[in-house]
Amino acid sequence: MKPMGSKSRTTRTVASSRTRPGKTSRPRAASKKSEIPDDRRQVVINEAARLFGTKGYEGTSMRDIAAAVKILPGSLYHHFPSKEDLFVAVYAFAVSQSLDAVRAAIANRTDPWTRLEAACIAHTQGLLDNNSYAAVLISHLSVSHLPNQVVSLRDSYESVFKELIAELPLPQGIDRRIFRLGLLGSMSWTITWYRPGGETPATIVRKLLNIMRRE
Amino acid sequence: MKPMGSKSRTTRTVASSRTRPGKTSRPRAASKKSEIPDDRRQVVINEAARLFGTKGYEGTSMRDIAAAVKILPGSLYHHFPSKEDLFVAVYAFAVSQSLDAVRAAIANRTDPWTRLEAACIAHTQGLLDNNSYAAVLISHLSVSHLPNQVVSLRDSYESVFKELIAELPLPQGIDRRIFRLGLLGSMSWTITWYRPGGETPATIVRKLLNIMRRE
DNA sequence: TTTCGAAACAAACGATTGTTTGGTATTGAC
DNA sequence: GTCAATACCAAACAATCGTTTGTTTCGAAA
Repeated sequence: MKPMGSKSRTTRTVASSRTRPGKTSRPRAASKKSEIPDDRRQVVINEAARLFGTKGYEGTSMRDIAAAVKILPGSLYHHFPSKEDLFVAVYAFAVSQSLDAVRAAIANRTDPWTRLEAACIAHTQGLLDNNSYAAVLISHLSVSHLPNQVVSLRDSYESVFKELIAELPLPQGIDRRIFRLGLLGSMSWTITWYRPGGETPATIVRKLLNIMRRE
Repeated sequence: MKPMGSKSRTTRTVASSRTRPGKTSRPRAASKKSEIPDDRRQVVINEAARLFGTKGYEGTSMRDIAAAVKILPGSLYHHFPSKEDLFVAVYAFAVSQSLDAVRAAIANRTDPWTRLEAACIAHTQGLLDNNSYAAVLISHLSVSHLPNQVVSLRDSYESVFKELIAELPLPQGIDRRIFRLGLLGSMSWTITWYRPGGETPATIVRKLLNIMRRE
């Protein structure tokens, strides 16, 4: 119903923990794995990312998220002033994580096609990995009702691919913008047909790039 | 919330106008344009298609659809037993319309690449045309919670592209399945970045195919 | 030991969701 | 003129939505 792009911004009552001074208050030992799911706020973002990515924004209720974090629905508003703000936080986190993964993948590589392939594999693996943050990056099909904040975050992420494609030795007559958008679309769309048993994300990406590659 | 794939199917009370004997009852002159928006049921499908395609399934309420058709919400249940059934009807209509458009586009053409280009242009024009049925075809990103009926409809539509791509003289080492899925993904994704002022759908598709074309 | 603030619970708010029920015009067929 | 069917209105249903309010818990700083 509510398109989320609406510039509502009513008083925003409690404002909540917008200032994060460092590591004060309840330290919360890192849970099971090696990573740092410190901080309850980050736990909320992780679970919300999984749910938004799986069921979409409208299809995910605040109660779903609260249940996943094992707190009551109202308690979410201690961390985020609204569902839309929570989504923006989730999206920003997903962008930063994906950026890190892509940048790590292309480091130490020099060949333009190799760099692009590494970046695409990292990108697609993030998209197709379940319990991953990255699926929210493509959870909205219609940009029109998206917060501006999210649109610029997406643009900053895609600019990495813009640079990688600019380095490619492509023949004349190839539109690099369409090349980028087509490639990103192909990868995003894998989420609709990918099945864990079959081809790996890396194999899929290599075959896709093999189709678009020119020498 | 409700993933729509749930096999609920409770008694389905009134069953409603499932039998359509032909053209009995209230003839309803074709409204303004030349086409045939005869039949109130079809008007509901048209408006629902536009709304589902624009705001998604979860983002569109039965009240939205009813308001667009200018009837009360409850009256929709005279035509369709549930929101999900309405969506299936909309999807089926979109598939049949798109199939017609694509088949008409490739008729009279023999060159494999020309046939594929014509089909892709027709497909993408349907997707990007506002007030069009076709956007619902890609309104769901997660196949997992989709009615089986819809999945098989989609498969039947995509099989046309399967045949067109099978005719292409592609070099060895090109995976035709990935070729198809990548191409369809590129085209579907245009809906996220297409802007009416810029390049036409036909231009976009030609540039896309120029990238993937081999001789 | 007291104080304080972050984090949560408990319970509800009004609005909106898909849907149901029962009544009412209008129509073409008999 | 009667009849049945179609298409709709009017009004409500329980469930769920995002959100608010007031209170409680509890660790850390003072």
